Amino acid sequence: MANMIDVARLANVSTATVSRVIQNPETVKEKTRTKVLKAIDELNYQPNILARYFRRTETKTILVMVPSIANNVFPQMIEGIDLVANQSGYKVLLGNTNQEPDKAYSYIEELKQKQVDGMILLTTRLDYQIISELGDDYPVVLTSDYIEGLTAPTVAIDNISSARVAVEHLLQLGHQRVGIITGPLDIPLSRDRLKGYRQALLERDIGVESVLIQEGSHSYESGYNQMQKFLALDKSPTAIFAANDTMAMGAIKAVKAHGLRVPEDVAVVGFDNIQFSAIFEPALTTIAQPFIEMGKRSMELLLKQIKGEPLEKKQHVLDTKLIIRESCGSQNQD
Amino acid sequence: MANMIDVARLANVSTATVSRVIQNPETVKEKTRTKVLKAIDELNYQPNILARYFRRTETKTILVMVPSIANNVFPQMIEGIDLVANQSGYKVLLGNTNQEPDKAYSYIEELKQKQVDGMILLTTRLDYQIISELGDDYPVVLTSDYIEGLTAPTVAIDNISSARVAVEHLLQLGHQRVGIITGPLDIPLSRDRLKGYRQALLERDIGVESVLIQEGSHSYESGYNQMQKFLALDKSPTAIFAANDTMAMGAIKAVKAHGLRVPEDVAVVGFDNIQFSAIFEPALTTIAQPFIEMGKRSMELLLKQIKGEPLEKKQHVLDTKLIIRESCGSQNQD
DNA sequence: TTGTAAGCGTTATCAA
DNA sequence: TTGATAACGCTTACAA
Repeated sequence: MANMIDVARLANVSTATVSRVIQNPETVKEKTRTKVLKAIDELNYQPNILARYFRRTETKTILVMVPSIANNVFPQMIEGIDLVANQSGYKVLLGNTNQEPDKAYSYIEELKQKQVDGMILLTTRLDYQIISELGDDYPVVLTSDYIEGLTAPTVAIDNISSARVAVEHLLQLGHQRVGIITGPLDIPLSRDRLKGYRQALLERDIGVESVLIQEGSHSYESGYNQMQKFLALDKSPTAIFAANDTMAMGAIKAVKAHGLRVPEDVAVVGFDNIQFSAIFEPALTTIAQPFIEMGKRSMELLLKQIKGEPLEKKQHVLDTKLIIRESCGSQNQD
Repeated sequence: MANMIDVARLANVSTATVSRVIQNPETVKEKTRTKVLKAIDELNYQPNILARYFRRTETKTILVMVPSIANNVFPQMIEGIDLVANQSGYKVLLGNTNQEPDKAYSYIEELKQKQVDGMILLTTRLDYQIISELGDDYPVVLTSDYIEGLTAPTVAIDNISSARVAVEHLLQLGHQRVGIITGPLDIPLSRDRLKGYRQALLERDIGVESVLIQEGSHSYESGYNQMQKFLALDKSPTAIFAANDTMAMGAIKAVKAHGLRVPEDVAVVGFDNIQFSAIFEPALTTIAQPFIEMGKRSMELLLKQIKGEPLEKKQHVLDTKLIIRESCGSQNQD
């Protein structure tokens, strides 16, 4: 494989000029430029990217840290990230943690060692202190968790108000006894959705009963199991807010298994609007997250950091939308 | 950041020795080794990976080319790939093509320029000639498409016999009029599944009627639409083989929309066993693909190529399994 | 067992 | 506008 020296020799110029033709063609005289380009063409020369990366200490690569790739929501965000990354000449490295903190730390090392130019964290159980410090020294964006007081840039939805909207929808339909199946309460996102639930009830002077709050794990099975607990209650809830669609589906299955109907006997509202929620029967009424947009925005923010541009805004909150389908019934809301 | 020279100076050795301590600790005397390690520790030294990659012309990175990341099956394969890659110290770069051939070619360039050590193609519409030639010069694995006569290593399932098993299942249940909704027929995988369908019918001396063959696009909507065509037939089929689960769900939806029941009026068997197929109602009877295993095997094959080890076998065919659930009814098969 | 020193191919500074 | 040349930090013959 020909290198820059070969090209320089053939074109009768210095390597500096060849380099210029490649990087800043406008800084070299037309005549020499064509001469060099001809030599490049003739030798079928391609710059050694590894040498360039080494010399420039940049890799044009960013890392996306994700708890699990085989999950409905992350691939969509990654799609958005990938879109913007590609447009800007960046490559996307996959950082699957499988929930193992050690893995997360090893990816952080890659960032510190400049193996990647920046990092996007799609949700995390890392210590916020660590993320904040990391964000002080390196380009980092935290997506999907909004964390009070975090100095690193974040892209998220307003989980509290989105959850409130979901529960208000149930209340508006006349439900008085509304249960919630939360996500794992050690992540802030789950606590926020629970907060929104509380707010919606309190706004209507409905007491919050602890028997109506069950913690799930975001899995289908946990939705099923927690719903069974609700159904075993003397006064079981007539409506359920499940903190994600997968649990909502599990809950609905449990309702059906109990010989009841959704939405007639129990209304269920979900969260996420995963692709399957429209196919499921009854089609899920749910809160739609703009996954692709979140991915795009995150990458845009990261790029600004990499380029050293100032961020006018650090915390980005994107809009969610209540999608009314079948699982809560309806009364022609607009 | 301290570099190797700093360490060498502090430990009073040459950089060569420092390098040895890092690469082949056993080749340096215990006493010097500890001396060097102490200096490394003291300076908090970390090797410059970029310099190493450049020097060694390897990146410890492989690229996974995928038509779309936001799809049910690819993330699972990627998970398998990632698993093995990580164990071996390799990183996984995402190569989303979005079906654009130009993108595919740009990823191929990355491979040729040694920006990655190898590449796994998860399905492809590239010319087989190109893949074969690529495979001659670089570490490449083609996953999920089995292509007759291809010289590059492949990991796939036997689409023909798997499809045959699916259709045989329907025939065994007594169906005589079986329709198929195929995938896009410009990809070999779809043609193979159609072949399997044909074989199953012919084996039982059932004629293949062209009205019973409809081409879908692997999407839910196409499943729905093609099923509607079947239902409009004078003699509509009593059983359907859908070439993937998503289309099977669309088909079932169409059957229901037509006022008929699944499996009582129309039986439907799918293909893939995506996560959602167990949740869907009726739960899908389908052919399970070992996605994670395919990913793992692909990465193992790629690693062998990268290390220059000979491949005892080039074409790997993994087992599929008929999963009997509800969408075809059943009679207690074992 | 360790040291010397020559690369690897590019970029960037400085001078012409 | 171009050229000479010194880095960048590591690996690896080869020599000692």
